[in-house]
Amino acid sequence: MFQIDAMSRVPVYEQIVEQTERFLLSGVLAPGTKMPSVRSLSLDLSVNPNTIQKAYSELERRGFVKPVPGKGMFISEQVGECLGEVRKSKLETIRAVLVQGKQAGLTRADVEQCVDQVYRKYEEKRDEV
Amino acid sequence: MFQIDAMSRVPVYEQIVEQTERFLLSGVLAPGTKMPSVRSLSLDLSVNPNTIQKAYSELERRGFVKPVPGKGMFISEQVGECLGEVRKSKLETIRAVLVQGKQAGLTRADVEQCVDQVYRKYEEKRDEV
Amino acid sequence: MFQIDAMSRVPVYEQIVEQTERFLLSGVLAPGTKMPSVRSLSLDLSVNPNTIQKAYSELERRGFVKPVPGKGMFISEQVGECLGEVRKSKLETIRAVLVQGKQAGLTRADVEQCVDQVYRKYEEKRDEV
Amino acid sequence: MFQIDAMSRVPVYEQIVEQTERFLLSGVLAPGTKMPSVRSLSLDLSVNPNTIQKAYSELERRGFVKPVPGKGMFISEQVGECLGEVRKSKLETIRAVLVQGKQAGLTRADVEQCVDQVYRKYEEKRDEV
DNA sequence: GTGGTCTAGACCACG
DNA sequence: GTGGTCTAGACCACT
Repeated sequence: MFQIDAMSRVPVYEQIVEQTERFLLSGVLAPGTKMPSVRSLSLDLSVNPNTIQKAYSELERRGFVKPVPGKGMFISEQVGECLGEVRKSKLETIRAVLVQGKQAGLTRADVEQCVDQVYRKYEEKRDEV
Repeated sequence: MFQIDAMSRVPVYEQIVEQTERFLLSGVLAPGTKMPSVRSLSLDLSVNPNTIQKAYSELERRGFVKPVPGKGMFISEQVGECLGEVRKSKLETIRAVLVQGKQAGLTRADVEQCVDQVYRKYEEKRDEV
Repeated sequence: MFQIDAMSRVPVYEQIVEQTERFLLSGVLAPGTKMPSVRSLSLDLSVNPNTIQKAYSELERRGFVKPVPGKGMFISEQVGECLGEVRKSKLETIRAVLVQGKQAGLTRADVEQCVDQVYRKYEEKRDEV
Repeated sequence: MFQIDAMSRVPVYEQIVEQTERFLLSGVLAPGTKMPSVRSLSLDLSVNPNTIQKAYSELERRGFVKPVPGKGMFISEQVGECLGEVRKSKLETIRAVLVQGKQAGLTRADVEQCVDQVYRKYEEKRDEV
């Protein structure tokens, strides 16, 4: 389920958080779903249990998952409310990067072309994701 | 000239590199200009000389500045050639965050509106800067 | 493993970089191999950790090694691609010193004899190494 | 007469020494010739007098020039003896670089080809120098 | 004065 | 344990 790139500079725990977030946004993980236990995921990914624990703590902090004592971690029922926040922050990131690009001398046309490339027709889009 | 945010998670030396890059892109720093000496900038920013040195080394590595023995650091005459690369990488960054945003469920309209905000008419832009 | 000459004019960190490069070229260090940790090498060579760090940063910049967060420095899997470049630059260096030698009045015979000495038969070569 | 590259990493005083050496080797500067005074050369090259002085001291140390009190610096009459040494050291440098190249995996053929390029026919050689 | 290298020792995030 | 960043202060070569 998760794909860890040990050579990447982004921390392993953050890779797990990001991928979980992506699964939530795309609906692959629905509220109420049980997350794998720390131990099992640790074995699956060949990653230190501490690292998994850290990822789960971060997910809990963001309101994505809720621990059920004695049962495990579950996708929070209120996860939908958080996803709006996530999208808003993504938009903020985009805005920041655009401002940087503009300061670097990128024209509106450059950016529009880039947007075009990303939001192209559905048929071509499907295999990209 | 430089603005250092000591609380930021991005390293001080990288902040200096980025800001220098921005000055170059906006034309504030022209080829042949002398950079502040390691020691003087160190005092100005209340930052250790080693940290400044690291920033300058990175700038030299990227081809933005050249040391003149016993004289100081100077903006490279060939800096123009590097800036194209910088712009290209900025565009790549934009593309990457756009893809992320799209995966997060942002619509093309959302993004277009964001682009509009950044590249809006001059009259409205003025008070932003 | 490494031999540092503290009296040499070539910086310690550069000696480490060069020797590592030599180990890579000769196949002593294969992709995936773990480099000694900054601290341990620092103790081994009686050199400040910062100096080792600088050497490792340079090696990373050249694409020879990759840091794995929390694990250590590892020889890059793509190191083979870089070695071709290294050989090319070595050849350039040779060309440069040959030109200098020629300008200094060295004859082709002088140089050929020198090449002979370096690339002599295996039996004679053995005791040189 | 001298060509100084301020942007070069090799020290200015060393550039002067090297070029003088080259002039001696090629016979442009003959024994007994008077070198320009420190002051005049300093003005000519827009270089600090201390730097010229350092170059001259180095040239004197190597036995290339002799100061004549009240007259100036003159190319030493015994310069011929030194030039043999210079050629010998050049050959040593070549040998060292060849060894490095061999360790880097360069074949004899690679090197021979390089030698060929440098020592090609006279007609083609002329415009290279 | 300049940049470049180095030591000594600290703190941080990551696993 | 790992690498990465930073401070404090030193020495060097070059101009």
